[in-house]
Amino acid sequence: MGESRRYYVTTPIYYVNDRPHIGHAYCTVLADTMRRYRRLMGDETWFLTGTDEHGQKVQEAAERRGMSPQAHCDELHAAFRELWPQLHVEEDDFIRTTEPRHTRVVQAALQQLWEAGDITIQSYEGWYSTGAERFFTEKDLVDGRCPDTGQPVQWISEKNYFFRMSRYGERLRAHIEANPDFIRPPHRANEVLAFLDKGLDDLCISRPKERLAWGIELPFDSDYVTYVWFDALLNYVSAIGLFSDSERFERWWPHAHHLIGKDILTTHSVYWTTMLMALGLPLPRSITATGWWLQGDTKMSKSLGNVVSPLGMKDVYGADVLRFFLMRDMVIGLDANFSEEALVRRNNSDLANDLGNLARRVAGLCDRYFEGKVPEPGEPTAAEAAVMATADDLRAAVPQLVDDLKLHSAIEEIMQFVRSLNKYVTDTAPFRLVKTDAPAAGRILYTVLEGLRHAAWLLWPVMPQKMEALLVGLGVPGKPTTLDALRWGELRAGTGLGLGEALFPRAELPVAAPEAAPSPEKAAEGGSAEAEPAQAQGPAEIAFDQFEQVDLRVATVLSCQRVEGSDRLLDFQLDLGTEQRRVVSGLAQHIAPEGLAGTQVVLVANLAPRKIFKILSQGMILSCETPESGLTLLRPGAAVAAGAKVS
RNA sequence: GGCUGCGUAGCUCAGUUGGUUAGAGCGGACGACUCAUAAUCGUCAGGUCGACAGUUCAAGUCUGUCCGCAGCCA
Repeated sequence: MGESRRYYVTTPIYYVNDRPHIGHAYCTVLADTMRRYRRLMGDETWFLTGTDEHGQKVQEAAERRGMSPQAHCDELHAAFRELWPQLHVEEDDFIRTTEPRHTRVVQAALQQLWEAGDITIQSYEGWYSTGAERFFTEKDLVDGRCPDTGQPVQWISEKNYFFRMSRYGERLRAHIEANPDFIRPPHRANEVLAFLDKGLDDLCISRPKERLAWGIELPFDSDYVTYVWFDALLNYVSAIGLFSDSERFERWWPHAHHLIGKDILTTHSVYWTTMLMALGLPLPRSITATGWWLQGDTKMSKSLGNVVSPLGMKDVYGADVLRFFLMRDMVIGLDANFSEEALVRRNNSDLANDLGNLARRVAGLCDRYFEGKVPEPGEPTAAEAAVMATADDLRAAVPQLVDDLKLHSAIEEIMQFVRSLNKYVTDTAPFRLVKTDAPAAGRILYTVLEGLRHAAWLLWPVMPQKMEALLVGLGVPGKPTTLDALRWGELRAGTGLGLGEALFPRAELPVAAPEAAPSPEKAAEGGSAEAEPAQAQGPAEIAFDQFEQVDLRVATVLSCQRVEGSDRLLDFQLDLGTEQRRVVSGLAQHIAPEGLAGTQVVLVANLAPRKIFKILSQGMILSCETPESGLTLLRPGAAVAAGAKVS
């Protein structure tokens, strides 16, 4: 594994009809991070992602919008393409399955298989569900309807083209058994083997145009288009020049690594691999199935309505912080829990306290005692030698952990090193030593600065922008190159430092609003339930000047409507006298939007704005709990001027 | 229903081929320091290693049964 000098990494191509979510973002960030680590390890790398644009759902969605499928795709695929730069992802190529460079390859591949006898015609009949886009047998049906969608089904008898996948089952089994690293993690390989145990069927790879027109036409039968999966999987080879640029293809294909979600394991490890066998192409080096980000009980403010989507965290805490969290808190292959709380904790402990603060710590000393410049390294003592040895070990350990897909461990090792630097500063106390032995203090500060430079290189794949900023602060701007080029002692004495600003500010969780109205059952048992002491005591006492910091205003509702896609949120347009505000509030389950226009509410006017369902909410509307009807809005007793201060 | 995997400190997890007092990070408590982003450094967690029954001189670590969870398949 480690010897490979090239690394071609792919994400799945994402279905244009989907909205980008944290799962897409995770896989793509993972690919970006892996390729950056490979680059550091000296490999030549290529990174492909893209969008999957054919199929029934796209066709239907386009019809609903009264657009051509192509125009629909042109518009929607941008949601993905434009997201990646925001996450500091730098793909080398972005392929769309509607591009000619792809459709040509699909047709050529089909033609080749057709001529080789790997595609046959079979007639097929069964109950077809348009919604589920597939056939069912009689016993699958529930009350004569589609078991997936509940919609009516039709009996269809049709001729279709089938890929003779069954021919390749045993070869695939042999390959998986001979290459334990092929499908990862290992238990996924076992699942595929279990799938193969049942014997492979042939795979239907066509759809009659009368049923589905939006696809790639079969080269040998213009009445049919290609089944989307067969089409989509070929993106991995069409994008690197199969049938058109053999040099480029040969350059990358033998080094291919697919990253996928566990939900599409079979498609990749069975359909795709047997397709490749039939085409006479080598199999990819590895297929890695990642887990899912689970969203458990979000403890977010109920009055805000569980709002910020995981992906939205990039806007609140920054893309690199989100990347760090995603890479550090998920073990590749396992599921993980996503919570804003965990992200903030990770940011504060690892990034702000340990890493960011360390930079600030030494920068302050350098500013004060060494004119803001890198001090002289001096002659290392045993303490410095120990730090250097740790750095050496780390430089060796990280590539191994990356090779084993243990990114979370690699990151943890680097953080251990950062913590050891903090300990080194505490133990050697340069801030005290400087008064009696300035050169010794300089030696210590130099060592920490070098340590920070090493950490910046090693964490760069995870947080490219932040680590480049750290390098700028250390006076050595530029992107890290390879670990071979990372040598202790390259920081030159006298170089000006620029570590003035906090690299990773501490973050605070948004303050949770008071519990929403208790549910009827809860209210009923309220008498017998034991009150928790903390709740009984209520929030801590605050001073008058703290209260004065809250800017409460009366606002007149100009309009109010439900937020599309949310059952909790209302979207208010408010008049504050001097300005208008848009505020999103989680009241929809208690208060109807109709009839609110013209009434007055009380607004926390200086609450930090926050994006909720992509809407920038500028403030919070006050409401109070009532046992009988849930939440009710807080209003002035009589009409007052919009914008009136509440005190 | 069948197969597979998992169930270890409040949380997230490590725990090699069974072997002395079961570990780490975070959170929490206490102490130290004062250069720093109320940060850092040190000490502290007495957890029936899901339950029960076995194998063994010795079991989170092997076997069986059961409970719970997840995944794959039907």
